[in-house]
Amino acid sequence: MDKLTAIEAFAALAQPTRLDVFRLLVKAGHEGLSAGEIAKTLTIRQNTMSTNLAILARTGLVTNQREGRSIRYFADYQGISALISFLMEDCCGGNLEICQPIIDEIACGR
Amino acid sequence: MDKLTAIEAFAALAQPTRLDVFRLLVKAGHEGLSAGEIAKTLTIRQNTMSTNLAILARTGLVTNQREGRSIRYFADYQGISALISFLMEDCCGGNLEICQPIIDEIACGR
DNA sequence: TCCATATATCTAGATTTATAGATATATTAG
DNA sequence: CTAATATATCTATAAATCTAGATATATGGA
Repeated sequence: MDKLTAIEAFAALAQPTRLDVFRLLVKAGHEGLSAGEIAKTLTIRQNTMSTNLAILARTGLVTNQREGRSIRYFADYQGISALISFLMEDCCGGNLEICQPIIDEIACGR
Repeated sequence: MDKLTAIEAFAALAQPTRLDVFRLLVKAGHEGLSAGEIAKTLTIRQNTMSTNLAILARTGLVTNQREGRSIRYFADYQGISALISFLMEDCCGGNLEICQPIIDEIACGR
């Protein structure tokens, strides 16, 4: 991951609607949600949502796939993984105990 | 973590200087770095860096501590952990295999 | 082909953010 | 107290971003 990509991804997440969308898609998992379902769920106008979905997709945080008239969106787990990995690069450097709490946090309580 | 805090944290990271600072502090670990050392390392003017450090501190991504005339800054591992945790909330929900790759990524190759 | 549905793009005004010059505050030394 | 060092705050201009109205494109059905 390069720095510019990371900045665009963080900027994408730094906006209420897009943050909601991403978290919604994380919860939706492999099923994903159509653009229309997302807009309806979050009560955002169609064109505004479309713009925001495009921004998320451009950064690699979500993917999409056409299904007939609809377009289904999915959280891109690989994308978010690469972003977090970039951010925390060399966190451990011999000190695993520093980032262990972070790992635990993400490990869904397990 | 509430949504507004998360948005401010992502916005803080969505800027070249601040992203550099945070990654630098992650690498610096518990030793941290003084504001001056950070500005010098990244070749950013003093007042601009001060503004950006304040933004990072306000969001809970970094902490600081005065040491004589200097102020030493540290990455706040608990803060970033809470942010990532908020972002990935309910990712697992019965499907650990979805977020396992993310956990692995952050686990510093171990 | 014609229409309805689903999503995307173009556009402009309003708001937010970034940078750096000037200056202020805090700490230490003499 | 005065000077030097380290960092923070105030400020204004420039640049980027957000939203939503209008409109365009894509797909499926009759």
